[in-house]
Amino acid sequence: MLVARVVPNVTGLDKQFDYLVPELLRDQVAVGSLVRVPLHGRRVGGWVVAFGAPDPALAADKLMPLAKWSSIGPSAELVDLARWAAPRWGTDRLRPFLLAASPPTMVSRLPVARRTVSVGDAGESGVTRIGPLEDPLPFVLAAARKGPALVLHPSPPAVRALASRVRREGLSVAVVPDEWASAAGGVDVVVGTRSGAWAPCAGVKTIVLLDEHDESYQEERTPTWQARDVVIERAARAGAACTLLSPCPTVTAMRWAASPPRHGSHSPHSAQWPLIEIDDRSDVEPWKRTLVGTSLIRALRDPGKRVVCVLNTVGRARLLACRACRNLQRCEVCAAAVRQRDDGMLECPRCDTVRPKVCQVCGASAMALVKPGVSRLREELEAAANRPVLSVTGDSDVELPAADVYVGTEAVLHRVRNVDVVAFLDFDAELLAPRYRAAEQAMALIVRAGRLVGARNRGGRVIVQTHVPQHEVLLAALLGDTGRLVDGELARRRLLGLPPFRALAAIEGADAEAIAAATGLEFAVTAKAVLVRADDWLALGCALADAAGAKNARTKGARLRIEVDPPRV
DNA sequence: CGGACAAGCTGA
DNA sequence: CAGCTTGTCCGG
Repeated sequence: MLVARVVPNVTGLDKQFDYLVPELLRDQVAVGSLVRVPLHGRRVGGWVVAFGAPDPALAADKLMPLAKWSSIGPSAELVDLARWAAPRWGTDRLRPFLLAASPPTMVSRLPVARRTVSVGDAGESGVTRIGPLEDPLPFVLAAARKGPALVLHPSPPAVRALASRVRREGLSVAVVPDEWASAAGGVDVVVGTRSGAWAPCAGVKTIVLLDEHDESYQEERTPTWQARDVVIERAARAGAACTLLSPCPTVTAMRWAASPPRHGSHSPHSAQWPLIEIDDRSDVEPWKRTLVGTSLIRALRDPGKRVVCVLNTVGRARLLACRACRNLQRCEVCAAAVRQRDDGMLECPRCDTVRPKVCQVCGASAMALVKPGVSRLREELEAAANRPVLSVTGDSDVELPAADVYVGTEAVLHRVRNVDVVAFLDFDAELLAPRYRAAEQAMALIVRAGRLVGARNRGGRVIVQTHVPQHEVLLAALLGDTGRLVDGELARRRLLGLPPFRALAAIEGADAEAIAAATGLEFAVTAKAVLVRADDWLALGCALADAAGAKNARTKGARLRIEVDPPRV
């Protein structure tokens, strides 16, 4: 009597159930198979995750047979990887991982392998630092020549482009998830985005992660798994090599790599590094501070140049002072600095209290702008540029009207193309942000901007306005050597007990503090979340899964979000 | 999740 | 007390 343990594909149901495997289905049903099972009077889909004897505590006549075999599913190795990932990211649910590892449509049989390369020795695992403008194709091809390769890139269009370039080189390619079946059948190269970390890749010899630093490798929904960490574990289990490529590898990647990073073909001053111009604003009279510096004005007045200005502040003004008594305008309720809305009223960003534009100290109504937001800045830029300036918001999905000068939050960097100059108006907001990953995130922003403007010999340029021109991130960017950042960052993280040395999670929601306390781990309450810390990810994840899964741990309707390895704290 | 069943509310 | 809503429990 063969019994299959099944994880139902039902959200909110994190239990596994046993079913009899009917004689007729024995040959088809394997670990990973997608099946349909009767459950509580209905039929639901699910995954077979193990075979074995039935739970002895269970009456034998309760067992029902599997209703149907539906599709080939994730391999037993990937089911096992899901078992590793669940506690790693603080859950006991396998469903999110099995979903990522499953074909988008049912697959009843695999196509025959289309391999053109004979399998060689797996290369060495490690980090490769390449130039921001360097083509990663040679690295992909080199990996693929040693046997089947799984290659990930954060952006879907880049994945499609990479697939057709690799195909043009005569290699067989499967783009996942669409070509899941081909990938499982066997090809030279499987290409995908984040979820590709869970894609099949028959006989995988190398896993290549392009742009390792990119934050979209982390799932935003819980469990907040990270493709980098998944492929590192996956490669190790499969005996495959794992190569992380990036112009600015994360501290986590550098710590993982046993040996120092390999380098791409770039040299700091080659065409593969964009031109970075630091505009030191530290001697600008603070009271007259404008966000439009002289380098930027020059670029704006050059009529042929397409310019993108980046400022991470929304609204009209985010810091105002009374012209008469020079007091900073604060919220009368919570004392946070107020900002000005487009209709002129003053609004508190913390508690949403609104009041008219009148100084709460002296009653005057004339205000000086200490720090403008994007919409006020747009007017100032337009005056300086003497041509139309388009304000770009992050959430608009519509096609951008044509313009030569854009201003917006960093989301603007994802929405425009063919740019000559990117200017960060207040880069200190990134450099000095109270987030432990601020330095590497700031570096990644410069890299993204650099890719938009292209090589220095084509006139591309990144202007960085700052009051801390000696900041190590800026020096690294100037010299084209992001490796300078690593040692200091590692030391700092070790000292402060932050990842990758210790494990960190953020819990949000009404029950956050109660759950943090229930873990028995050390925790700290901040304005937005409760931070929980442990010595390693497994200890953290298990404690979180237990605490959140416990009976009456959460109040009925309250939402709860557990973010393991939060990117922005 | 979604069905089953129980407890609570309403109106005649 | 039928007829309905709302809440809690449980699934193999």
